[in-house]
Amino acid sequence: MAASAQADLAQNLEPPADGARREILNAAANCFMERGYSAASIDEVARRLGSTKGRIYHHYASKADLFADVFKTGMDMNYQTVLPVYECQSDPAVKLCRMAHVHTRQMIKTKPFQRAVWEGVEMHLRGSTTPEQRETLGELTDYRDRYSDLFKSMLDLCKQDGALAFDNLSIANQVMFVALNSPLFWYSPRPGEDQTDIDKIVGQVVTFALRGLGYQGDISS
Amino acid sequence: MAASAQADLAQNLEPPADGARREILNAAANCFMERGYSAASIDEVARRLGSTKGRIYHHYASKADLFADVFKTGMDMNYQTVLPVYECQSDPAVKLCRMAHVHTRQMIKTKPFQRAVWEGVEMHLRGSTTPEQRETLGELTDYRDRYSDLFKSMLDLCKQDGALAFDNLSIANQVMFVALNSPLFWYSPRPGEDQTDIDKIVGQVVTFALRGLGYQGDISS
DNA sequence: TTGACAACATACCCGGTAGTATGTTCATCT
DNA sequence: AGATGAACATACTACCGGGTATGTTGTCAA
Repeated sequence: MAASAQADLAQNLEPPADGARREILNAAANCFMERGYSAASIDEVARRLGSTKGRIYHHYASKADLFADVFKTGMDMNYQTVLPVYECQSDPAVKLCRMAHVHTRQMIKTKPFQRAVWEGVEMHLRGSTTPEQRETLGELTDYRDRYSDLFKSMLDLCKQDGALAFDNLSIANQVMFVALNSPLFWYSPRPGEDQTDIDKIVGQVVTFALRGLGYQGDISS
Repeated sequence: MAASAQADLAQNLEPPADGARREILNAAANCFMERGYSAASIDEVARRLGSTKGRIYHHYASKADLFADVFKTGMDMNYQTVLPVYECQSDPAVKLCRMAHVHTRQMIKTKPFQRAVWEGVEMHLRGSTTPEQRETLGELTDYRDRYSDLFKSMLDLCKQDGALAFDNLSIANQVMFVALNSPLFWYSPRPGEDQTDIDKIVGQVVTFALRGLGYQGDISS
């Protein structure tokens, strides 16, 4: 039920990005990743598309709106990947393990969007925006906080049944997320890299995170 | 010897910040933390000091130079804290544990400067600056990379004697650092907080990181 | 055929910010 | 006392980038 509520919020804004917007979104996500929100310019996004500002401002009211759509798109992809795992019933530790795997793989595969999510959360924490943008960012960070709660609730369950051992739940969740998200900061695709290589990286990251939480069992996909 | 080489590089630029610069540095570090490099303005730093641009541009040639000094100051503080632990001879695992503790505590205590270090590394990775700034940033990231190597070499030793268990050394080091640095992103000082509270947080973070690396022993200060 | 509208491109405005050029004050040295 | 320069403040310029106003082109419905 928590899950369906989140799924609702995921859809109740603009229509899902059609073909035209999707192309803009990709370009914007890459620009935001490469320069950061404030350093990235709309003209640069346009150049990447081989077009001009006009195209972007025809679809988005402002730079902040464009960024918000990148953010939301990134989170939508996360929910779509993790929710199925979250909803299937099995041992909490196994579920957490799988969630961590698909989440981390998602960080690598959709890195530009996830970087925007990261920066968006930071922007909201700093709180340096106009009131209206602040509200939009607030909704989006709520959206991301509830995503985080999916993991947090699993951590709690696992701690209760003794599969995990940590002190403070919130801190554990925070540190775990930073660890799982860490490829955002040091991973960049190698030339001849295939799915197997990525899965090995994901495996190491997830192993680190789950061990960090006090997990003793073995860590499979 | 690696250590002394690093200490050298730490001193061979401008004279260490005197009183006047130190005040500017603190203000700048806080501004960069709250807004990020490109969104922070020199005028804002000046307002925080209760003065004007003139003061800042009298001591620094450019915004990039000011940022570089914040970066370097942050790293200097790190070396000063961690090097003594690194140089004392004791069991690698114990040494790593202590290094992790003092490092993480440093992240919390000098957060504004460490955020600048973090953003500086990211700016260098993105590579979006002028050639000369790029060189300056390059030296600084080298400085920070050698700091990272202090830990990396310890990880390697610990793995050899079986105290730690992980697959890829570089990845392990990266994920460990992100975990240890994670307070930069979720910690903010509580009103009535004292040293003991901070140490508890540090303890949890370090425990997570060392367990993540496969450490089985107990983790003391 | 034509009117209307979507999907852009072009040209422009304007606020903010990095950087500069020029005062002004005060201390120190001779 | 007068000169000199450090340590700022003030006033200004130049430019970049977000946003807008207006043109242009193709498509589709009536």
